Amino acid sequence: MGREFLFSGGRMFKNVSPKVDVVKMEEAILQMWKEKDIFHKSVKQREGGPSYVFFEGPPTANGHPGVHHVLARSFKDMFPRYKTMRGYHSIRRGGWDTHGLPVEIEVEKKLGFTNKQQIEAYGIDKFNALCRESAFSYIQEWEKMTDRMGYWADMETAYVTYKNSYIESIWWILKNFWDKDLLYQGFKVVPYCPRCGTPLSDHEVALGYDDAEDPSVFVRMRLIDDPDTSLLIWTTTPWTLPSNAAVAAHPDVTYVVVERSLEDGRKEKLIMAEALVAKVLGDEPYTIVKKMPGKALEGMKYTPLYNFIKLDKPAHFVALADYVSTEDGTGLVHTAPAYGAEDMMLGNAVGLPVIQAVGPDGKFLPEVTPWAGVFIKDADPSIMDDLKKRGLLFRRGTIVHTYPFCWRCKTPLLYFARPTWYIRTSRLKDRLVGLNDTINWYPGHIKNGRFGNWLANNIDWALGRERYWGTPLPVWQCQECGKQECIGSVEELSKKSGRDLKELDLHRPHVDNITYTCPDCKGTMHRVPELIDVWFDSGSMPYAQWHYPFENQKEFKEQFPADYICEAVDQTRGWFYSLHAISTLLNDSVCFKNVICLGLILDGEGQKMSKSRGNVVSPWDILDVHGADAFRWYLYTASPAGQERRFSADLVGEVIRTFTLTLWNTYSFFVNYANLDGWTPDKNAKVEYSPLDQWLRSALHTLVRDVTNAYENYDSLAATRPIETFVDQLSNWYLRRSRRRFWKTESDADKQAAYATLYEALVTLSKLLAPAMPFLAEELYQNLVRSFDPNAPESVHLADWPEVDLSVVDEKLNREMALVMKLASLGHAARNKANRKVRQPLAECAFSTGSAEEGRIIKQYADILTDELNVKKVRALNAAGEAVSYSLNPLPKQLGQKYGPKFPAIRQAVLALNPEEAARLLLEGKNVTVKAAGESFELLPDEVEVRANAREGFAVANEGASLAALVTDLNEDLILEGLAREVVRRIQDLRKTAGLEISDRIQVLYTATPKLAQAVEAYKEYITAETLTVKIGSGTPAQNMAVVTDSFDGETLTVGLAKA
RNA sequence: GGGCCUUUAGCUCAGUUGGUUAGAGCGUGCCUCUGAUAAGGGCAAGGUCUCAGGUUCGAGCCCUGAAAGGCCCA
Repeated sequence: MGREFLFSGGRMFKNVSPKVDVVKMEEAILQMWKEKDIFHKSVKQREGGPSYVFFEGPPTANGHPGVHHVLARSFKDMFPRYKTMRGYHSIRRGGWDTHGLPVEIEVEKKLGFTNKQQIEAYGIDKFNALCRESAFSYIQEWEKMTDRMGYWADMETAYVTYKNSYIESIWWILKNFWDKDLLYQGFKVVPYCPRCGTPLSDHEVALGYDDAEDPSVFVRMRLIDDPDTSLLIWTTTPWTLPSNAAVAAHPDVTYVVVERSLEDGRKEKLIMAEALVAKVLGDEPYTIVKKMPGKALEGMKYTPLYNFIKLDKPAHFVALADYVSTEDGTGLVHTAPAYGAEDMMLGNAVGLPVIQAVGPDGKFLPEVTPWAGVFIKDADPSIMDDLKKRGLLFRRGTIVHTYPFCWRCKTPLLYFARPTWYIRTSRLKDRLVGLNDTINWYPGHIKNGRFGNWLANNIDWALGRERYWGTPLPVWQCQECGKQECIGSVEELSKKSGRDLKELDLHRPHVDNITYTCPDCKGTMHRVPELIDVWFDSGSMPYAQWHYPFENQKEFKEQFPADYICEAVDQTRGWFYSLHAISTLLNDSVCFKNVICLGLILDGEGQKMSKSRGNVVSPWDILDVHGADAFRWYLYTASPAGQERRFSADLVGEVIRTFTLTLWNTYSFFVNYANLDGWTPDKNAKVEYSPLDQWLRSALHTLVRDVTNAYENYDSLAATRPIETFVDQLSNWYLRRSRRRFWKTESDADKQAAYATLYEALVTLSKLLAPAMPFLAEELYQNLVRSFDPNAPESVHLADWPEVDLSVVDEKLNREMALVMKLASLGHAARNKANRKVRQPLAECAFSTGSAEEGRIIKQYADILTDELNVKKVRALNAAGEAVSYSLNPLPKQLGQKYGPKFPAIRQAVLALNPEEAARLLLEGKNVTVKAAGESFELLPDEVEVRANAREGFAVANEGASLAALVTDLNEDLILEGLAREVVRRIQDLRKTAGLEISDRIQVLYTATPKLAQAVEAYKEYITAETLTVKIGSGTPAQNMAVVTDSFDGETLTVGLAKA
């Protein structure tokens, strides 16, 4: 062997070190993309192609980006990149969410404000100016992260929700709803944050549930007609008791009057649900004096606990309600219509007064003299004390339950009756559900599960927000007659007001200053005070990002609806809903056709990562160490997209070790040898592929087929994991088995085929990897393709997706090679058991595979197996043989499906056969017949597996039906050859440690024990060829030589070498 | 309280239309290969597939119920 290195005078690949600094490599690629403007080229190049529409769910840049943002952006990125390579035109406009309470809160914090009055005193104008700045306070970090991770979105044209054009489009949408009577003002009990001074939307409330310890009090409501008898009610909000208007009972529940003793010995009677008596009274003695259905309680009057507020309607009696439960409490429910949604419903039904004892600031009104100005929660103990003093408190305690808190400021929410604005989504509930049926959800269960259920139970969208920094609700109302008008454009407002408002900032307080004369009564029209829910902002982006319909009508039509959107599952009721609701109400259309709903990233403890918990991992901890590709790859391959995942930085590092480096080293190997050989890609070369090449190409095109299908199905796992498997096989089987083909001297057809095959695999891989690992893909492509073909697209991201060549996909070949790999693995296992290192040649290895085909396969792949296992010969285990006995394994899959309940009997019958005889028939491809349960069954060879068991004298390893049996006897020749290989190994090692180039020629001097010397002599040609030795001699190594002494197999070798 | 999801080795996760001996990677211990490799190969230890019923010739997988965890909604 040995080789001549041919150096072509022509072009070469850039040499590649087997070591790679991925971070440095990625940064160089980023630079290249920027210089050549590759992203924009990739979009522009596909103009005229079918469009692939992606919508960006806008983040707010007023906080640091976290790993969960990298997760979302990784998945947002991969499909548009793929589609672009498939020829689609995919502009991806970025976007920024800029309005809303989170921004206001940050500014308030900065200013040290704690309530709305301070903001108004400071000036809404100045406050909003600070909000505008704050919304982008981390914009640079966001842009840096976006850029660094390789998320391609058009940030220069990114939409910004605070721009006038954006707001005007929202106004137009709202006017459209207004005209359809879908926008209305109503009164409703809403979750309300007394600190922020605003109602919260349902999705906001959802963000703030937490365990809370609250009072748990049982209170007596004395009956007017019988003061010794009390209705016993239960509440966790004593502060609502001054607003009590009624007690609710379930009409069909059985109630009882219970007599019990008081501490002072007097008796009292309490009314409560029968089912709860034991729970409430526990062990204490009591007598049930009367039973009645809830209906019988209706209208009973009781003495109000408090009389602070004047009543405009009759109150303080028992009313009937179906929602009353006997789960907890007493079965009699304290009802305060102002502070509970159900209470309000009941109040409307039976005409109760809405008793408001508390102001919007969460403090008691002046009328409530004992607690005037006290925050409600702070008043709880004092209220309980007061009730106790008056003998009305039956029991007090505490309860831990989940209660909603303001998601930003952690203040406990009140349920509070307030006027507010709604979108009448419930009217189109059926359309919301129907259109959702046509959306592809990934994972699928969201569609009819979380999202579908939410739509099916749709309630009107509470739109109004009594805040400052947001899109103003464009409704003007006459101060005199109450007439309301909705304004749908700046032009319309200009006309009404008689002023040119083109330059008007559409935020508060400026829009608030625009008034005009009421068309009906000549009073003055003022804008109502509310802003709108920020979710409406982001849900309007399909229209507002284009300033539709005022501009860009064509662009809008081309870019609606989206083919693809992606956010985490917490957006189900957020952005996913707001997009869907708006487009349903506005256009009767879906807004997105495919949606990936990502699982949340959890921390190591399985807790959600959130800023408030302080367990957010900074993306820079990963990006700076392992780079973007590994980060992305980990996110794609770790678990299905929709599944929540525990995040660990270590696992990202593993990607580098097991995937990136494996591929990189294969690439580096290829480049270095191709350069030494002067091999260059030649599309027109006729290639004679070896069976190993054919297998690799079959596996490669199988991979192209599968990965393509996966991308078409939005299956990120299936688009990436098979690439890992392929790269592993490429490196650890194809390349390992082909090394000699690259190393050998002759530049024959076989070597050409090896280069062509490996080259095809690497180039194809670079394209398959491009959407997922955009940097590494680019690096490979630039060197492998661009170095030689100046006409090729200048980036892999401008290239076309690889076309699968089904003609080279050979499933049979794939299966056969899988078997060969398994046999090789078993051969290694057998060697291991026999303690025969691979360097020691052995005479023979025999295999059994349990099928009739085995002989052919072993023969066909004999060269691979002999070489891999370092044996002189391989063969199939002989059925008649000295070496084996057989057992039979009736295959349940085949036989069970075919014979159903008869299978156990057949199985028994097969096991009762003479195994040697049956095995012989089956291995010859013949049927065997068994009798079971009085019937005769003809069993086919592939219905019964034949398992070989080796007898004495072999080193054996087996798995399932496959078996490798190794002849371990050594003769003198084998021993000498083994020793020679040890010598080669020592010299190669020494070459490496001495820092020689692969192609350097050397001279060698050695001393060895006699047997070793004999081996060196016998295998001199082999040794010198392997090690590129031009001169070898026996003797003590010279001064200038690198030297090593080593002992093995009872022999000792000292060898020295120097460059020849 | 309701909805959705999850539960498989110490950790992170696979597990095809149900098929009888449940896998991978990481980690641990031992052995081994190598002029591409930060790697590779082999062996070993490590499992009541959360639990209880049911359907079936056969259940990690299907059905019912329960438990724990997560998310969403009340």
